[in-house]
Amino acid sequence: MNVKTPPHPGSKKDVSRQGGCFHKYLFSKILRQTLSLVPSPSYPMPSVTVENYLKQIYLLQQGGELAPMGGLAVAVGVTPGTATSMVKTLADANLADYAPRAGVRLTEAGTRLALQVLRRHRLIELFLVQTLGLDWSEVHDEAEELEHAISDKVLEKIDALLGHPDTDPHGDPIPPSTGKPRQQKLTPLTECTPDMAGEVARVTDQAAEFLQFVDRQGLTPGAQFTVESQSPTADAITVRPHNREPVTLGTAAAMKIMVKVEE
Amino acid sequence: MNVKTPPHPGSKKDVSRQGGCFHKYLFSKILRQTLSLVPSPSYPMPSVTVENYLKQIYLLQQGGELAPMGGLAVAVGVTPGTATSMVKTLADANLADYAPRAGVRLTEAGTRLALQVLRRHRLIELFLVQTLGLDWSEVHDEAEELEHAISDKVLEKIDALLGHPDTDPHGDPIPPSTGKPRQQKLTPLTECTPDMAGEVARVTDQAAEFLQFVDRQGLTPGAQFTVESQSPTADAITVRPHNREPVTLGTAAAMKIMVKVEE
DNA sequence: CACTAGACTTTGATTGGTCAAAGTTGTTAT
DNA sequence: ATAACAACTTTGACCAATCAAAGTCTAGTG
Ligand SMILES: [Mn+2]
Ligand SMILES: [Mn+2]
Ligand SMILES: [Mn+2]
Ligand SMILES: [Mn+2]
Repeated sequence: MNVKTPPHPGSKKDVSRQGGCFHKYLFSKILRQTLSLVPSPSYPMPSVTVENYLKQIYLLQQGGELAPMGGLAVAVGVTPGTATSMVKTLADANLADYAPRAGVRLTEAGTRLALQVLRRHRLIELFLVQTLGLDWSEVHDEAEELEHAISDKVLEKIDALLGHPDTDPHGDPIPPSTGKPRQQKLTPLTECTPDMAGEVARVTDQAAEFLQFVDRQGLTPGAQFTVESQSPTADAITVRPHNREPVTLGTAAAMKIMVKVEE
Repeated sequence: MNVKTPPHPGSKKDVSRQGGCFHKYLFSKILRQTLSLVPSPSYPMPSVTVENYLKQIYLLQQGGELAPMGGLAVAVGVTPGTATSMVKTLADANLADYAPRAGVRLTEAGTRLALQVLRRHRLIELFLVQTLGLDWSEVHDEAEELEHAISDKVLEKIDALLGHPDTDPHGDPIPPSTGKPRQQKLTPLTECTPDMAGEVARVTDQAAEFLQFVDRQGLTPGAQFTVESQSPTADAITVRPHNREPVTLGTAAAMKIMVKVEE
């Protein structure tokens, strides 16, 4: 089954056009089918662009908040005007609720699609590390493309091959194919105090350089450590991974490392 | 490195436009860099569309012939007008030579790109069969998408994992990463005569139904067989795969099966 | 040699996605 | 309250890719 580009119906001059920069009416119509109450027989696949916006909105709205338009524009790499225009389209398609000058939030249908993209992204990342032996610092960019190209069939084969994992190489949870994603309760390393022991659970920065640094210092997810010292005034925290040299991190860096604290 | 959409320079009214439907002048300019004599530092990636056209032209022009525009339009799934327009763009970009009303042929640069796409396609097909366990009848469509999403790095990992194979699941040769593709000298099954023995080498039809049939009858690449009878008049040939029931094929079907004849 | 049918090209329009630049607003700080 | 500013939206344009329909060639056929 190929990606079916929506047919080109309304040829010649066509119907109502309100003023300004108003395109996309057909697109909206098609997406609207996606969430029709009757389970539609053939889903029209959302475009790569739509998938990217949905995923970024999902990631920005963590915790019921509205995702800010500015942040969204930066996240998808477009100008603010482009983001506004696209978000309106998503709202027309009932994939998002848009509050002008306040922000955007996904609807139920939008969330469902976003989670599918996220699942693909994270399973692919793990696959690239586990099966093909890429470094965890390179897989994010690869997955950014592949997440739009892989079919459900291939995805489920990968999932099975990996043994139905539930976290990706960075410790991010892999959403299940249906249902709500698990919610881990993790602590940022910044909130740890001296003598606390814990385990690195998640690294929330995909920048290759940072990931390589974290790996070199032995702080990849799963690594056990003890906090040696911590000082908000010095803006730094020193931790000692088991059987490793101690590492001192500034607050900005430590905030990107989420840990599971021993109780 | 993300797919860099070419920047949007010449804003506002801009330079020369000859009459008619003349877009794509910028696009051409960018692609032209690809084959500049100076090795350009950052290749602008050809779009998915360009990759698909190049691949299909390559496959249609087998043997120095000009690929016919009509066949190309069918192959890429667009109307003839669209194919004409795109081929002109490719010619502007020096990826193809276009002879109006005669056909199109790839240039050196176009051939290089086409072979890269074909290499990705076929390695991916084999990977999907070998590593993920998909059926050989489903991998073509999957690869049609993935061939545009996979980086050189991932491709070389796959190549290594598969042991640098030289044919895909259908027996099609996998072009090497540099240099000319191997040329097999194969015989269509239609040209075999009774009592000849041989080995299936290649099945040149990607239709799932045909591939499933071939598999059921035991005529997948590598299968040894003997010709039982052949009659151009009856338009049919009967072959017996080793340790299998004999199969009778019409000429149209037998032509799609290429074999290596025992000398 | 003139005709014609099919293959191809041209023309004009559409859509999704984008940007630059100008216009609008809501929120802070005086 | 008001001014300033950053964040956001609007406007008008562009480009790649496409189609439908109308126009043009060309290779036969008679
Ligand atoms: Mn992406
Ligand atoms: Mn990740
Ligand atoms: Mn393709
Ligand atoms: Mn193949």
